[in-house]
Amino acid sequence: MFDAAPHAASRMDTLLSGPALTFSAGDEIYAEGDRAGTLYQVAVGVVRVYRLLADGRRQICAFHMPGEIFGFEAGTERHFFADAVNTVALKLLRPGSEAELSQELLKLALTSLTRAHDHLLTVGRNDASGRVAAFLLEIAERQGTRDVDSIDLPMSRLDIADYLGLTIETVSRVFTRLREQGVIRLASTRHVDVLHWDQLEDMTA
Amino acid sequence: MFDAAPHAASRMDTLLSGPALTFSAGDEIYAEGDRAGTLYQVAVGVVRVYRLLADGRRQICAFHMPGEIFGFEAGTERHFFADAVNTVALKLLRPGSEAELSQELLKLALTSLTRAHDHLLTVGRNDASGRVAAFLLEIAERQGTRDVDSIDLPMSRLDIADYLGLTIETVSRVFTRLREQGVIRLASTRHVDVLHWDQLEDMTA
DNA sequence: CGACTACTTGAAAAGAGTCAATTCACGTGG
DNA sequence: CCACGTGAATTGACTCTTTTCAAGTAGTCG
Repeated sequence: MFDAAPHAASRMDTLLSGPALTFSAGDEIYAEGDRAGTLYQVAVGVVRVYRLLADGRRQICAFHMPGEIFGFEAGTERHFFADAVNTVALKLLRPGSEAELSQELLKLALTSLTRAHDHLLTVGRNDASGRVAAFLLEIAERQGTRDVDSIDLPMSRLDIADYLGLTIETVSRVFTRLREQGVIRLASTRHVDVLHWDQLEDMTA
Repeated sequence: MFDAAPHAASRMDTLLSGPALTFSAGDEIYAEGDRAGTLYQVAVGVVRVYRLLADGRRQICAFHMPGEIFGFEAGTERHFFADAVNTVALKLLRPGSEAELSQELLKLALTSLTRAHDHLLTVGRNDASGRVAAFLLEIAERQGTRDVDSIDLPMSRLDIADYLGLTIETVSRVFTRLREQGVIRLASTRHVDVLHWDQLEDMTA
């Protein structure tokens, strides 16, 4: 159950794992300004990490799925908000002796860095269709359900929009268009069947 | 000369610094697929790190200025290209004993991660004007020239466009508009005088 | 069944991209 | 020192995409 998805974070066997915490959908895990330091590993559910802008807009930096570790900060203070997309269980990871673990942590931080760069590419060099396509491929890969051709989306259209730098309406329209083109089927709003993976790939940068 | 800009990377006094390498504008520093592992510190000039897409488009992930360290990779292989924007001198940093340094490296990696997230915010939640404004503020801050009100841009309009996820024409038009609005003055194409920092800030997310 | 929220759809407006034509800046050679 | 050529940058006209604003529909939970 804890096994990481294909390119998810490594296992962190050297970290002492603390107690498990549970959250309901929408619960705050941490907020901007909080004292940083703690790392979390997702046991169940999905976490979103985001920034809030003065005018209320939101940029979701990452979704974290089971097995993945999040909570890195450059300084002593949080610069992001994190909350539960759905019902979430987390394991607390508290670094024991700094030195011996930093090597493990470095690997994890670099994984996060790679993700961030991939995300930047998605947002910077794709039109709306390309971004949604990239998003579906990313989620599918991380759910390890590429073989099953069915993806479930734990997050709302608004979450997807805020992740991709689009509006909710545009995301909705792209889903509709993909359905009309026969690329996907929408079993329900939160459940996508992919009929043509290759066409999704062709849409991404 | 080596002193880092305000929020630039830390000094890395514990890393062994190797010989200095020099590059002319446009020279490749490393390419996608190269063996990773080496880190570099910029002594002179500016480096761009980017990805190339199948159709030839380019997403610049970062510009690195004097004092900054770059070259982190999650795996053993490079996923990016790096080349010299102008005349560049680099110091090679070769980690000696893995364990004792990873703590230093972790800090640097987290700095890169923060930068990547800032960049994502810029690209994901700003219109063209906002992106260019954010870009100018970022460069000014990293050049430490905020007090002088003058910025020089070592990179071309195309570089800026590829960094911000825009076209060269749009970048050019934004510069023109900022000039017409009296926010900046263009001493030359590569030299910007900022007349109203506050107005630049108001344009960013 | 009703109320609330999430999602979808439509029409109009704004923004950015594309294509094409100048203009500008700079280095080279006459 | 000037003329020319080259690549970079700007500008213009037009198209296409996305956003915005406004309804409308579908689910869901009481």
